Amino acid sequence: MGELKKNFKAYLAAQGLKTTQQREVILDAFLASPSHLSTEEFYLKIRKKHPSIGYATVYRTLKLFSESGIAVERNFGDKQTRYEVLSDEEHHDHLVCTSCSKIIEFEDPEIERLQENVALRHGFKVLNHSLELYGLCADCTGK
Amino acid sequence: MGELKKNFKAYLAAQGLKTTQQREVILDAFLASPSHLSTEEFYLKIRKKHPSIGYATVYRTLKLFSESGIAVERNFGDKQTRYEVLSDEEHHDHLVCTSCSKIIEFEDPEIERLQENVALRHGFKVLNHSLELYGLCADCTGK
DNA sequence: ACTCCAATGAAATCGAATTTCAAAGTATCA
DNA sequence: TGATACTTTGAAATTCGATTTCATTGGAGT
Repeated sequence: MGELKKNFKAYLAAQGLKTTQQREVILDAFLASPSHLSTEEFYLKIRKKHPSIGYATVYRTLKLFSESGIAVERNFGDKQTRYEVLSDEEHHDHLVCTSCSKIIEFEDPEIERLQENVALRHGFKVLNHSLELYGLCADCTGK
Repeated sequence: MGELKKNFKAYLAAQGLKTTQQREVILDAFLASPSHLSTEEFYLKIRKKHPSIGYATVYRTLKLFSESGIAVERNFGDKQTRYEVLSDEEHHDHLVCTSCSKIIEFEDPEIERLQENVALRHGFKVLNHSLELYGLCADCTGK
């Protein structure tokens, strides 16, 4: 079983919560899905194979993923909350195309380091961060 | 008249829109207000001196500011949209305290430069960006 | 199997964002 | 300056995603 699945189950156990069929299904689907789906999009996807699972359950389960630390909530320009799998220790940021909505992930340790510096200068303890560059992707630049 | 006011009026003219008393009042109040007020907060503030101005007008005018380029919409953890004056060429990012909601602005040209590099590597043309560090401010670290 | 809670699904509710619509205001032009 | 043509405004209605409620169902330990 993958690390993330283990972590999530451990979280459930630790909180006195239960492993249910729905949570199993949703977790598997989540790990197999592209990142950054909105709750709605993700729900529609799940519904195809599991029509009996309700929106509320998907919604609550995604929240649980976030609370357990195996996922994070993200917010790009639109108002929908999107979820992203969070592998251990790996941070990444995003390039968001304002024309076609494509999302590209990138990592830059140097930027991370500078961020820490900034925080230090302000006596700030960073728990999380979010960096998005909005603009036109290579495909859309010409249009 | 300040640069921003000029820019906004020029924008109105260019779009065939009108300068109204409400827009004048709201613009002045906006330029004189602390950054990052939410629409609601800003509306309440304006209402004190101008009880006849409606929420919808404030809402629409803030949108106009954003469209005209003299302000930008921001979204920190909560769901409220916040507006920030955008002086020419000056970018800044944010430290957001998750405990007391304090917002500290900072600038870091080096981070900006690295962001441009990342974009270049991906053939991306950056139009805007958003960088927030969430965590505990100096005051809240001890609590 | 029994019991205690947690979990689920459908529907209701919430809150901010956004739109509608009739009335009023602004700018242009004769 | 007065008429004309739109744009703007305020209040209320609507939209839309997020979140909660509640009656019912389902895990898990005993």
